[in-house]
Amino acid sequence: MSTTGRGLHGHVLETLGPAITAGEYPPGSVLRTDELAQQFDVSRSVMREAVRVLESMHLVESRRRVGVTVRPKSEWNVYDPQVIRWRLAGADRPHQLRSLTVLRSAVEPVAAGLAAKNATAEQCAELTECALGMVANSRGHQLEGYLFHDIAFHRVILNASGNEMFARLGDVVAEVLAGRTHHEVMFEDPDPAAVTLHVQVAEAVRARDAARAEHLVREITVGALQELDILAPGK
Amino acid sequence: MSTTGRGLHGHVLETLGPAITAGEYPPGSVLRTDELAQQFDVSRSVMREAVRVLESMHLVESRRRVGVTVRPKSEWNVYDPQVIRWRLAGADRPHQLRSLTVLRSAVEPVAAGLAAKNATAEQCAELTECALGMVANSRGHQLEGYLFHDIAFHRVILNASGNEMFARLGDVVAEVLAGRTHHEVMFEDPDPAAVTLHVQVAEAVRARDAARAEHLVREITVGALQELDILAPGK
DNA sequence: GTGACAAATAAGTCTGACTTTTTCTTCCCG
DNA sequence: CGGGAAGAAAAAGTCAGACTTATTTGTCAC
Repeated sequence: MSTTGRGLHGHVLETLGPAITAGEYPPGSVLRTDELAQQFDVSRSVMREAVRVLESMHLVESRRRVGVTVRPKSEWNVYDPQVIRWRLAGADRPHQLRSLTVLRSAVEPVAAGLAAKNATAEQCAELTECALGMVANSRGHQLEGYLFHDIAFHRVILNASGNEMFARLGDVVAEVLAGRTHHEVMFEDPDPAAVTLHVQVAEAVRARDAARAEHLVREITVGALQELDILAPGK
Repeated sequence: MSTTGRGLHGHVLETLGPAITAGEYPPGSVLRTDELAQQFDVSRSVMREAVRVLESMHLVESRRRVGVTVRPKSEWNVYDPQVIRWRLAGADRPHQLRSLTVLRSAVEPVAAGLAAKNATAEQCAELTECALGMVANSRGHQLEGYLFHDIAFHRVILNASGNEMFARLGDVVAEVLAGRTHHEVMFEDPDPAAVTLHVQVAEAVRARDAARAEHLVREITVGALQELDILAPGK
């Protein structure tokens, strides 16, 4: 699942990244490369590479005679999959989950509309297959099977949209859906209405009915947003 | 405007990044660190740092005994502002511009709806100010003045949405809008209908009318999409 | 107080030697 | 003739140390 772990510099990132995104170093904090290198027991070259990566994510800024200063959250590259993973793994998880769900609610309906126009026959078939898989696993606490097909379904929609930016959100959506099943409370079987909606989306895409596909997915994402409000009301 | 240029490794990135995103090295191409270091006349340490950054953008993958292999476009971190800049600066510009405009058409309406709910009094004022600035610069070929207020307007909307992911798209939107004025053909004064829409959006947000704000911005983005189809018709 | 000059500091750079992993080659045995 | 194991080769990965350079801070004279 994790992509970085390779190499010493990857190990450093796997520790420093989460620490920074978790807010352990408040914005403006100053770190020194040599000091960090000692703490992590690696050479300065390795630490420098790690710092360069953090810098490319806009998590920190390296300036001469000053050191490595932590940037405010508002400047982070919050679309970097690595940053998203780190934040989802830390204390910021609920907030990040909400942000991503809102993003989903904006992107997925439009993606579905485009998918209805651009999906290949093969993608239509995959979509139907996923929807059927969801139906088959929708009762009797087969949450894992349901999740698997749910993720695949949304991935196909995003890919079929034909927009590369949408397609790259597949992992994000997967993370959000998986989080809902694994971390959040999920005793019950999935909402039957949601299952029906997915089946109807597959139909709409197959029928090239863009407006209907968009509307249906909008209903799905509205449901996801409401779910969040139930779990963590307020604001 | 450019963020990277600092340091030797930044200079290398400024050359290698655009080259890769422009497709000069086809996916699967193998580069060797030492060779690159020689070509750019920098030490291996510097080149390694550059490669690490490219790796964190998923543009390349570094493997032992193999070298630095270029990854397929489908794996790039296409939301990385740096990658976006590089692609906008290269041959991929039209395609990238289209992707981003589609993304805008998904995100901005939803952001406007949220802004109507969450905008502070100050943000409402800024919004009105921007809209007025657009009106004032909408006639007589004052394209730069118009662009300035247009960018500010959309930035305020995205920030006022209260969603960090939306807020971080401010630079992207700015880039798209600026591109339309500077690179694409733009002899005429801006479409009066678009100007009116912006004013109405400011009103809707001030009136806390989320549905109306969302609808109005959707009209704006639809206009932007149509503009693209006029300039580069087909698919 | 202001401006210039000097010192301190931490990042930036380079080099060369060494290690480790992975792949290719070769060669022997079945 | 095929397959697998041992060895060689190649390139990234790691480390240590010396040196450079930009930036800040502090001081002193005016």
